[in-house]
Formats: sequence, C-alpha cells, structure tokens
Amino acid sequence: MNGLGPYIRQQREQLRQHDNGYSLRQVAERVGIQPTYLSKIEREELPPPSEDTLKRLAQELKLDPDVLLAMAGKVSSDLRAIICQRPQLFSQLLRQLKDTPDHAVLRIVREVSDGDW
Amino acid sequence: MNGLGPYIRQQREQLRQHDNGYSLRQVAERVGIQPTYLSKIEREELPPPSEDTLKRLAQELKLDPDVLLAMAGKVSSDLRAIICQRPQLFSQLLRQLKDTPDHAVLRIVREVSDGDW
DNA sequence: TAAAGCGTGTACTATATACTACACACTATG
DNA sequence: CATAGTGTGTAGTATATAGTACACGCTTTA
Repeated sequence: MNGLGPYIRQQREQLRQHDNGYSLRQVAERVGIQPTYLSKIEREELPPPSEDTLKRLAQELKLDPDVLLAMAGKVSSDLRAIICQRPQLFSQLLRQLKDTPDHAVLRIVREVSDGDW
Repeated sequence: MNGLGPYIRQQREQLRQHDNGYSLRQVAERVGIQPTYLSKIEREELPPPSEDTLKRLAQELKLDPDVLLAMAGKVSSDLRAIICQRPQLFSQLLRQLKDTPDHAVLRIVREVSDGDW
C-alpha cells in the first residue's frame, strides 16, 4: 500500500524499460503538464492533480483511471452523475455492499449484464 | 425539477407552517452559517455550500442528506470512501446499473440485506 | 567536450471554494 | 410607536485547488 505518487512512478519506470519515451519530461509533455509538476506528484510533494489530469495520466501510463482517481480519494465525474441521478437508491446500495465480498458483488454484476431485467 | 435552493426554501417554509422556529435567520443560526448566506443559497445567488454544511442543513430541515448533496452535484464522503476502497468493482457495478430500473436495483438491495452471501 | 536530456528545488500565481460582515428596508409584536 | 425580527444587497476575505516558470546540477549522447 504505497501512495499514488510512487505507484505512478513505478508504472512509468516499468514502461520505460521497454520504451524510452517514458521519461518524466516526455510523459509530462504528452499529458500536458510541466515536468516539475509531475515530479512533485510522483514524490507526493504536492497533492494529487485534478480529475482531468489524472485521467490523461492514466491513459498515458496504461493504468485504470478509476483506480488512479481512487488513490487520490476522488470519484470519476460520470460515476458521480450516476449516483446523483438516483441518490437514495445508489447510496443505499453502496452502503449495503460496503462489506460484501468481491465475489458476491461480481455475481450481481454478472447477473445484471446477463440482462434478464 | 427546480434547483437545490428553491427545494430548501420550500421545505423550510413547509416546516415553518407548523413551527415558527424555521425563519431563515433561526435555521441559519442552528446550522452555523450567516443568514445572508442561507438566503443566497436558497435563491441560488451563490453556489451550493460545502458537504458539511449541506448535511447540517439536511438534518435541520429533515431532508435526506444524500438527496441534498446530489442536488448540489456532490457525493457524500462516506460513499466516496466505499468506492475508493474497491474502485474497479464499484465503478463497474455503477456503470452497469446506470440504466437499470429502480425496482431491479432494489431487488438487489433486498437480496443482499437478506444476507445469504 | 559541447549539447541535449534528465529529474528536482525554489518561488510564484490564477481561480475556485466557502464563506463572513455590515447595512438596509420592510413587517409584526408588545 | 418603538423595537425585535425578517429577508436581502453589497462588499470583502480566507483557504484550498491546481497548477506554472526558471534555474540548477547531473548524465548521456554525438
């Protein structure tokens, strides 16, 4: 359980082993931020960036945006929108599922996608 | 579908019909904000207040905090925490359930609470 | 050995968020 | 008819958020 910063750095260095285009500077440029900023993010000298920046970073580094956002304590705006449309329903559901084991939740997911609803 | 502000005002005036302690000033005081601020919130002259303030307001006005937060486009911090602990799982679930009708989601809720998991 | 590229330290900055403080006019109450 | 209470207009503020800009020393490359 290390933080968002180290997680990003590790992944970047991972990718770098197979492709030299993953220097801090180059990634920063593709993501559209200053290299110094990415440096600080990776070393957690500054708090996590915005949702948008995190998403671009996730895409660039081939990471799951939802995971990256979660490590920053954030929830993607599209999920927020889903909840906000039926707040009582989904609030109840989530609190209900808080301590439900993964496999049981996944069973629900599969049942729903098998779509006899 | 009127906004958060009018919704709050309406509820406050509703409560006021049976209890004079629901003037804008008195509610504001109990909630811990300035009356001018509450006034602006109700008339949507200012953007919605913080999560904490909305929750205290909900309690004071006997409204569902999740609903109030939702109308402000926010999601309660405890729900965020639940999602952030298993982001992939719950992101998938929520996107899956986005267009699932209420009754079907409620069926899940009941199945889970009947707890044979 | 010069130039390009690397990561980082320091110092700012712009915008959004979340309010407060004071003054005013109107209404109801004692 | 004074005074207590009501809602609101105007102006300002503190803090958080989300970054930028420049300079530096080190390393690799040509």
